[in-house]
Amino acid sequence: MPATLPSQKRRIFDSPIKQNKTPPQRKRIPKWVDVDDEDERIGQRKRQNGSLKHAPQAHSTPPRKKARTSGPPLPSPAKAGIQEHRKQLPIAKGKDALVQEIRENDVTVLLGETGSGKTTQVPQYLLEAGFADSGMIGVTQPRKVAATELAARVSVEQGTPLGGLVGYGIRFDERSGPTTRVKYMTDGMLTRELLGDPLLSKYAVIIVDEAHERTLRTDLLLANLKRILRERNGKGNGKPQVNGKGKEREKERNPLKVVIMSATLDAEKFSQFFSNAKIIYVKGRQHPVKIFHAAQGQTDYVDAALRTFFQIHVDQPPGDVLIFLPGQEDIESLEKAIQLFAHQLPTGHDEVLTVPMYAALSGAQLHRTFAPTPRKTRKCILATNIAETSITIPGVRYVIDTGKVKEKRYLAGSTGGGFDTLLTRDINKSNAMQRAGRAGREGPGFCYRLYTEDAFLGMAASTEPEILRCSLAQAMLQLLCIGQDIQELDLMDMPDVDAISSALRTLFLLGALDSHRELTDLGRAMAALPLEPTHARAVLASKDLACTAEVLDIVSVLSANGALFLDATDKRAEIAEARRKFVHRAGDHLTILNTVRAYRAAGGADGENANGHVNGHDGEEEKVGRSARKEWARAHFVNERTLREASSIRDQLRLSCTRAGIDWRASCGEQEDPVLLSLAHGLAQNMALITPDGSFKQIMGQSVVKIHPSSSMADKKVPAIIYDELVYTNQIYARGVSSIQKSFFSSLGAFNRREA
DNA sequence: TGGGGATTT
Repeated sequence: MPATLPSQKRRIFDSPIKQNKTPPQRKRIPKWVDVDDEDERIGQRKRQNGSLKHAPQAHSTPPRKKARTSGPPLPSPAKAGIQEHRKQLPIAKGKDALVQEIRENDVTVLLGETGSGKTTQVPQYLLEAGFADSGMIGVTQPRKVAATELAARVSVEQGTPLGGLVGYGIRFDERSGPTTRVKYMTDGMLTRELLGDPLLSKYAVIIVDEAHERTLRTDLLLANLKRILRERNGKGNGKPQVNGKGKEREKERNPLKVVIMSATLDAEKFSQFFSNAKIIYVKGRQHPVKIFHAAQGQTDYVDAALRTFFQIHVDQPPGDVLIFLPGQEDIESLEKAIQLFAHQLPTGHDEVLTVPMYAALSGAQLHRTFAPTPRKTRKCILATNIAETSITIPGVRYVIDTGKVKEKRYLAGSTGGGFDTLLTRDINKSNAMQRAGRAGREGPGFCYRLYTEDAFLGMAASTEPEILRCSLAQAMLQLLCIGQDIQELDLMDMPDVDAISSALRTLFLLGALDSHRELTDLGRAMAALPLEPTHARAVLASKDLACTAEVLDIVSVLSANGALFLDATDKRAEIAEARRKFVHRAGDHLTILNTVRAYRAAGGADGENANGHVNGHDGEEEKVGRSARKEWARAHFVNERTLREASSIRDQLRLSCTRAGIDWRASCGEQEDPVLLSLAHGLAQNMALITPDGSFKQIMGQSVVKIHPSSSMADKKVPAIIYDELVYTNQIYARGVSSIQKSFFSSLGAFNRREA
């Protein structure tokens, strides 16, 4: 690291604000490029092409840039002002036209910018217009927090208690009742409902929000909505059939209204999918964000971000800075560099407070982001994509966008098992706009892109749909249970044949499908568990091996979202010492089991009462137990968030087991083999044997794999291993590894089936 | 020696 201040080195952006007044008319290529908000440009270009139709009153005047400077939606308006506030949202002007369009069409695509108010208002407009008389209005969201927060907000606007007229439903938390007419939920929740009610007959309207994100569940939902429209609304797919029978006939048919809500890109594709459904455009209300592109491409984006940060810090007025980086490693190194240089600044400059932000951090660490910035201090948040959609940070005025993101992508293997790649790649236009928008939440902002405008223009429009990037085994198993074949489903994007055959082979090897691709009883039992097929298979195997208690404890952690073990590079020795007590020599799975048990024991309760809600009330004893567990987790660098989520999953799995006639109390005590053998039934494709050079070679598949350094089995030489997943970064790493006996192989059904 | 982000009767 050079000792010169980064702000004294060559600048990537020359004082953008001052130079803004003199347009870049010089002959030389300007060092910076100034672009107006491309949300607007894209909107206008499309409108000129005539591909977008306006709700007649969506704009009374043509949109002008300056009109955007009006404030964003108030976060929590005073009670008396709620209705006034609703009327001032950009979408309010188009209310009547919008309701009319939805009344006249089965499917409407609503293209609404950030801050338009579409997600809170459209369900209320439809409610107030009587659309919920014949069924509920369901609104889907890709994320749980969005569903709960929106429901809370809208119930306030309706002046009714949450769970009454307006409610929500997410995994582990249902707040809705017989009077609920507007229900916010995760898209996964609604796809789950499809299993029991293939026509979604409870719903009169389904609004699919954030459809542009194209999550796996959104795509499956859209395909099913198209089918449901055919079945519930009759063959005239585009328009409702207005025939002689009138309203009675309508009611009999119980027609469904579908509204697809999307950000500014890709609306055309949704429209085409739904027989050229009408697209309605609604302007957003964001503060303007001035965007600067780098004059030249930057090879070292961490160094470029460092220099740009200090350029802002030294030259620009107060306001927090949000830097988007692809991953933890870059965040840690940039944080160190910023701190190093911040201490060398001449006196008179504000302090710099760096705050890292990525999903693997503990709740307390993430919370630092939301603390108000002290006086005479500039907060610098170093974040992954978590800050792009999931978490909104107040006070941000400047965004530095490296243009990079880490993306997980499943590569299907021809032999059945594939592996994930986790590689840094360029973002797309949708990411770039979302990131820039983070600077304009509270006032006018600035976004510094560490890539050229040409690079921006050359970016893909949006992320590839998840259905093209993930393993299909679980989705296909679920579909088969309702008699649907993914290859016959009318999907917006059809997955690759390799991905489909790879999933079929996995399901066959697990015994979920027979050799005629028919669902087996075992497959049906697997699908009944809210788990990946591999984990579901392990749970079912545990029944015969009488170790369901142990397998549920392990599998619930594996299927929880976050990492179990926290990490801090500077405390490595301390962490290793704290965890030494429960590291198991057989590997990661039994280490997880030890950890879960130690955590539970730390609460003072024995295994069965440690959930915090067993008796339905919080006694003093329970409160003490909770804080003891929290302290234990902190002291052992274990992520309590993950353990709590795992605990909820385990409770849910116990219910599923009871229904399936599996005794979840069955325990094998201190024996290891039954547990590992159960897991091996699920991980039959994920086995490898050691080679003379100490690496491992897959049994099913050709890959040479290395044990991931974060595993307790790293550098251990054992004859055979099972692993949870393979991830390719620099090499193919096996993660979640346990040592097993070779004698296990002969007892696994998968090995008898694999020749088929 | 290294971990983008969601989600499920």
